[in-house]
Amino acid sequence: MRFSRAFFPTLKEAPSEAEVISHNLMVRSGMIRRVAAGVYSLLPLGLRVQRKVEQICREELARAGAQEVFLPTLNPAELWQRTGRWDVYGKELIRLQDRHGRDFCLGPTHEEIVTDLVAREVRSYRDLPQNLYQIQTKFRDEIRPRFGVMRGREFTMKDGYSFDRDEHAAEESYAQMVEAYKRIFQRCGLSFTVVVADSGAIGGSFSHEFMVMADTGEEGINVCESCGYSANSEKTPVNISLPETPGATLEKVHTPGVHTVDEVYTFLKLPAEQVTKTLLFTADGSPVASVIPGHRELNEVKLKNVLDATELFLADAPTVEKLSGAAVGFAGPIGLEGVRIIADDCLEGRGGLVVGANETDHHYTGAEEGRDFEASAFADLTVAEEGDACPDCRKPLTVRRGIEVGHVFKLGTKYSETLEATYQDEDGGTKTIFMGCYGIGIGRTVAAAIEQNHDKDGIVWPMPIAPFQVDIIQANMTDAKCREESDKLYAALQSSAVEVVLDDRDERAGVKFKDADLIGFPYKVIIGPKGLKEGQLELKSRRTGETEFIPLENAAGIISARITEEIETAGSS
RNA sequence: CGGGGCGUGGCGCAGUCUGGUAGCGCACCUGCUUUGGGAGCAGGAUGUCGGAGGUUCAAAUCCUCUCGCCCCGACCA
Repeated sequence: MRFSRAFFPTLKEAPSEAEVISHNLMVRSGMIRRVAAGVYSLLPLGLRVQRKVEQICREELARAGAQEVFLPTLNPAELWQRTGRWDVYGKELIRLQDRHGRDFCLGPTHEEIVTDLVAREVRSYRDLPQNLYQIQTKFRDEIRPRFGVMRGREFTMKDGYSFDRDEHAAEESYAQMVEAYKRIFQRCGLSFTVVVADSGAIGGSFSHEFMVMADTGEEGINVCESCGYSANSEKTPVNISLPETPGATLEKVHTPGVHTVDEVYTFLKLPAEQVTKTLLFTADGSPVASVIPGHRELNEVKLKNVLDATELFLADAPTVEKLSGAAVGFAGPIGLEGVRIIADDCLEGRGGLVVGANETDHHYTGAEEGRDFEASAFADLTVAEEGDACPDCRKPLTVRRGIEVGHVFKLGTKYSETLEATYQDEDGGTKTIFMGCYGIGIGRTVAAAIEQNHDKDGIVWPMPIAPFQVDIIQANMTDAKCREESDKLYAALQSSAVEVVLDDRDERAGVKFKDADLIGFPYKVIIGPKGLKEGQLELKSRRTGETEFIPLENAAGIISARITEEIETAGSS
């Protein structure tokens, strides 16, 4: 590509929309442009990088035996109604109607479509296993799109699905996909961690997330430095040990205008651990109260799992007032009628607690579980925090931030049952197919790669996903020899299949250097009068900043050998 | 959906409070000079001031409505 003819609209100034570095650099380097909130156009440079990530996925998935398909974006409502997700998915699902008024949605994921497809075609155990994937545009009407392509409403995803005879075989497929994913992210030049995750709305019995460590990540990860345990903070089991409190008597105290836990313990001059908070929810239509220690955060995912609820909403103010008979801020478990109470494990039989009194401006002190109120169930309900004990080795956990770039789920028979994906086994009996599903956010992987590979001047692409491998900089546009040698090298590199840009713009060298660094070409070749006098050109590495002088003869051979070697190293390390 | 903020040339912004000639930097075009880390000089082009309605002799500026975008939150009782 000749830079003078290329559509590489770089920007000197940071666009006001960009909040995180990857977003900023993707816009500045001319990879993307915003069309609407969470909706982006990919420009040539952005598309080239995305295609490389896609290609790496294709190669590794092929190696793992998966086959590529292409499923429709436009999904009929009927399939989604059969699995119940037409209702469960909520506002995130973009719905529309055709001219006849039939309901459709734009696929946010494709379990329904692919399971239905397999259900129709697979008859016998001889047809299994199957592993199908696609790379396709997904639509999720995110509550708050942000950070450029990191959380968009329309985005490219690699989603794959495995179909096996039984649980054991499904676990083998799962393990194979985990290995494929590791290779994919490694080849993309990412430093990542695999963590235990919650399976969320997609459902299933267990799952792992592939997290790229970055401070701008939206996910909290618990890591144990000593035994290597790592999990999404939503998933990490927590065992809170509360200090012993001697038996106290129940006493109602006047706490005017004291709503929050912080206000309560400050007002009462008691340790935060003694204060509890009671949060009221609506779970699948019935009221539920969760009671946890005040200094902790409720983990809504855990609560939802304990309740086995499909829909869990925090009660709004009018509901809280109706249930507790008090203003918001004074709900408590004592005398709460008609509400299921779920308390954190650590509160079982515990005394000396401060709880809301279900009366505006009042709390109880000295409350005791089992004596003054009774929880209908106990569970681990809180979010793991820095310093909590590792569930495996009991050493303190560290909290880190990560970007979720991949997620694998063991689905079991959740979709195959409702969509009747069955097969006839050797013994002649009808059995349900065991499924797994596997996703990679392609655009998010690109953004994550930038988060991990940049400096003050711009992007520093890992060789395997760089949009181009080499940028030839003609350092002096008036020098005929310089132009001639640049053209020669450009042609030579092209015939060696090197992805090369020739910066032949009528600009000063400084402008070309700045753009090259911003876009992040792994190598710059500088051809100027200085080196040419010696019969040399300069090869400068973006990553190390080191410059080598190489002879003009066979420069293309040297450069292309270098690039090949770097790509192979990334694939095998 | 709640709170906050912003919509002015391609990009980044000033001007709005206190109504009266639309302005700056970068980018862009022309010419000359310059040519190894975002050049200099000279000249030039580019605006329905997000949209609609209203107030006024007069609206980017005041009022009403509306659309879009960004940030925080959307659970911490």
